[in-house]
Amino acid sequence: MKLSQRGEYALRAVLVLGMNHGLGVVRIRDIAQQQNIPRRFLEQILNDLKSAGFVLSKRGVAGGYRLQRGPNEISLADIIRHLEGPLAPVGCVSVNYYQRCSCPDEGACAIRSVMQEVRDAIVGVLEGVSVAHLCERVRDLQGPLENPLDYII
Amino acid sequence: MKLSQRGEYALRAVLVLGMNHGLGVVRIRDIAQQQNIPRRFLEQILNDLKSAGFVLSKRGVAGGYRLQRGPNEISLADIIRHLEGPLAPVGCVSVNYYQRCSCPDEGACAIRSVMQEVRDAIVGVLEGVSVAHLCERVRDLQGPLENPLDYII
DNA sequence: ACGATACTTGACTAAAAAGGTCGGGATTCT
DNA sequence: AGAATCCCGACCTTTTTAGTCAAGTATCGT
Repeated sequence: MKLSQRGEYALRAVLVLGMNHGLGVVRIRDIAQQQNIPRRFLEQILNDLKSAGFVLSKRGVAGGYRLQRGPNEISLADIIRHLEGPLAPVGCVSVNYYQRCSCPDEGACAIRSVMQEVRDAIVGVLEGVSVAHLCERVRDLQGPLENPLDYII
Repeated sequence: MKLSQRGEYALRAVLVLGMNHGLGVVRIRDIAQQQNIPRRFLEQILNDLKSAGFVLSKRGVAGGYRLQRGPNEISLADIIRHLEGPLAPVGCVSVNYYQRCSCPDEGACAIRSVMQEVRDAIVGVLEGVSVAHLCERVRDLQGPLENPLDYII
């Protein structure tokens, strides 16, 4: 039931971009430093997020990344799905990536019905949390700070 | 967020044993055939379940496996935890397998707080379902059959 | 006692995924 | 022009997954 390192890095990066939404672009290097993510690896991940339409990039000297859509239009489920594939623990209960399993009778499979519940539970949380929500949580968790740039994500 | 093939096979095998609880042992071969699981692989898995104390085996001609504890004393969470490790999507929210992550401030990490909810959701379902519950579901899903041996799991 | 039937144990393997790294090219700002 | 930054594909190493296999040991019916 694991989220990969890659997936976790992606979430952290997107959160940084969310916190800086409307304030211009953020450099890969800064995200990497702040979040403790290997820079080259992060390049790859952001590139992936870009081709998926989550972020935009600007090249050149004052270049960097920013969110493409608004922070409240991107759910964690969206991001994870794109990077990791199905949220469901088994393919046969996945809505977006359904895959038949090898059990004798899928319709009457008790395990499947439990996994369905697990899937719904996971998706319920992850669809319900947008990048904007995440940013709010950061503010809640860190209490009132003077400078918005002081947030340690 | 995936359950491995191995994990899925284990659950299916345990369910078969659950359905046959109190009726003697079941042979590997029969489980493998009924559930479409590679026999040699299943041997390995059952062995693992045995050393973990979930099942007992009997050797020789009329040999096979059966549950060690009662079906209502084994939750799916127990089984999956033993085979796959943590149920939590990230190590830093795992109760049984905690592992610090690389984020700057774990205590104030917004992603962590979301993952905490995901973990709780998953564990909530999986701890709540025992092998006995699973057997009930099989009966519910298949409707009333005459012969208990006719259940296709 | 003996052979057939099952589980037991440990080693082995091929393929895929995870987690990165690297070099060089393309843009943009000053 | 030159420096900073993103872009892109190839490459690499380690771990995990999903099995397979051979030889051994216990048990039962006859």
